[in-house]
Amino acid sequence: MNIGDVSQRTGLPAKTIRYYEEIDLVRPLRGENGYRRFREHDVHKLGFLGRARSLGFSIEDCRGLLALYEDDSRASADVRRIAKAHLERIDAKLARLGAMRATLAHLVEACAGDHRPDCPILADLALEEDSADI
Amino acid sequence: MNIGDVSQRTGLPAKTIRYYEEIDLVRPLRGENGYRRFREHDVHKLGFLGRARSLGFSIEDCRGLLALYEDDSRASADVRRIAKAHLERIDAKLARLGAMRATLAHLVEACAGDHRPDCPILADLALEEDSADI
DNA sequence: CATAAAGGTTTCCTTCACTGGAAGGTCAAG
DNA sequence: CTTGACCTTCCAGTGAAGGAAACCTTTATG
Repeated sequence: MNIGDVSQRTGLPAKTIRYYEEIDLVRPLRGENGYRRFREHDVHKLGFLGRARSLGFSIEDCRGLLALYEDDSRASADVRRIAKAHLERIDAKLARLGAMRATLAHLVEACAGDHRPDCPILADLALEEDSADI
Repeated sequence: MNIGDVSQRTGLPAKTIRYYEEIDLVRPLRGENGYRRFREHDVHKLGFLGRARSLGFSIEDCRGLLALYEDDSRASADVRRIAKAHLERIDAKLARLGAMRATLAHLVEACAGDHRPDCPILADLALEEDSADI
């Protein structure tokens, strides 16, 4: 299978697939013409990668998950540990993003949004400690 | 004021301040020794930048907000537009992240996390369309 | 007065996970 | 033969800095 077909089947851009080969996540064969030749195995691995990436796992996480996936004697605890650590990162990110959202929503609401220059959003960003407390 | 003092007062790393100078967000003077010399004005601006960045505004958003901040004849509607667009980006990110979290939490819960190799997390990532639907 | 530490300067390289483009080889159809 | 789709490699760039190297200036100490 050529890279175009694999791209279509996995939904990953060809560029990304070449990149994944470059960093040794996948090792397609090569045809006589120099084209990459992918086996089912490779396509399957790329699908796995795409799904793990779409869950936000880093490339290095993915490398670990793939290794575990291909290790029949793995302990599910190892996989769970990676996933839980990732879950905690997601939760931390959600908390930060939620706090941002709250502050920003509050400011946007407080801003008249008309032709006048008075703007609580800018006032807040310009805050000096002597004019503090919201 | 030297960069170290500014760094301490704003909480921004010196590296970041140099970077902000490089991309023309701030223009400190230079002393005879070549050191950057920051005025109160610059410190104020850097504080503004730090607060805007901590709300997740992109550098380019910050550039726009700074320009509006320094424009006495601005319309608050312009600021509000930038902030609302950012709020929408945050909401989109929150939605994506929340979906990720839900999927991942579900998988982590389903995984025994013991010495055995069976792992629903890997099983899900390895999904082929014929074994689909969770 | 000499020296050492602390803090400043520059430039270049690295990160993360791609993405885009240029220049060129290969293949199937008309 | 030509066109166009597909493939190849290589180079550069993204955002927002972080790190290291090599050097200069100021300040504190013996």
